[in-house]
Amino acid sequence: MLHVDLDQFVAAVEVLRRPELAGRPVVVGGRGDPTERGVVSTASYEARELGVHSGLPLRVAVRKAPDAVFLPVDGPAYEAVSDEVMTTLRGPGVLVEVLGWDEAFLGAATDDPEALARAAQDAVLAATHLHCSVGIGDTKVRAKIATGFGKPAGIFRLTAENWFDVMGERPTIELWGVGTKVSRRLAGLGVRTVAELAAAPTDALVAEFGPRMGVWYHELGHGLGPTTVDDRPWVPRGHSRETTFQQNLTTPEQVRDAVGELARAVVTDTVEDGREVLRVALKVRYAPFETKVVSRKLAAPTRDGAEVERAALALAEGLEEREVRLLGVRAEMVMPDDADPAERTPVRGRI
DNA sequence: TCTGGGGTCCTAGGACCC
DNA sequence: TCTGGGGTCCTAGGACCC
Repeated sequence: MLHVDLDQFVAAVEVLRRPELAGRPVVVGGRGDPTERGVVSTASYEARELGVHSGLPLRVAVRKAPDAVFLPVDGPAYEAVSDEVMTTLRGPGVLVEVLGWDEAFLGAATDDPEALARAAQDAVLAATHLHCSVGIGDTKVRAKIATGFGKPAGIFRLTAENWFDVMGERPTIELWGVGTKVSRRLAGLGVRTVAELAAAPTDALVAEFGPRMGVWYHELGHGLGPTTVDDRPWVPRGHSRETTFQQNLTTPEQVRDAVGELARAVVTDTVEDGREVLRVALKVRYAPFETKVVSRKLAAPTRDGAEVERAALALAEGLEEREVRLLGVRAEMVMPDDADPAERTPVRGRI
């Protein structure tokens, strides 16, 4: 099992189409204007050396890197390059499970995974001029974490054999799926390192995190998890659009107009998928930064955009009369029968 | 310093039914 | 009069990832 991750993907794509930017600090985020509300999507390695990283507010980034080139996020461009990369990775005997623009799992039967990894790197470089790092593992978790040790442009192998040597003394937050909150709650249980997590009794984890997450964290401590690559096309659960306004909205009319526009944009996506909408959610971030989500199931699934828009506007009627920093609309879709993995396996003797 | 946008999945509580 | 236990559906909230 291989995990392939393009190096500084978004920034690398921008440099590809503007070669004069090579070697300069490049920061991609928002609309490319560091005086606006927005955060960094990707920083080039040169910008990272100045302390700029993804998630950093653009206004802070420009202070750290005043001479950096700031560029707007151009999703369609990255998607096109990403498609090329994924097509390149797919080959005879190699399954590809796409994880995002710049990541994929590869599944293959081979005696020499390093050779396969090198072949993948060479093929991607030849086709797109992009560098990638590759993790090799016996589970998805291990392959994914291995990639980090391969960066940039390298290869690393992480399996049951070296898992505890490499990861045992590292903090739990370095695990894929453990963030700040969970690592802090784990610390509250006296669990700080991966080895400690692996040694923690499952019932304590289940008591703290619930039946699924508790068991999963325990397995994560051992580097265990799914071991199969699913190359079937992803079936989206929903689509959403959200906007942080450069100036807070102050009137109900402004809110209604914005919600209508977001709802219509979301429907473009669900219609393009040819799917029915079953639930509509409205997200609001009141000033200064308090976020709420309300949602309503529709009386019946619909493909009618006007109905989705009406549902979103009805949810907006319930908002508080406060200044609004962000609005978002999300449509959740009816899943096709064959999309649910449980439906594919006749667990209960389905005919 | 002031906090994006697009996603997924899990948990928990209340309502309701048997 | 007081009180089971199980199951499902709906909604809100939280955490994480890229």
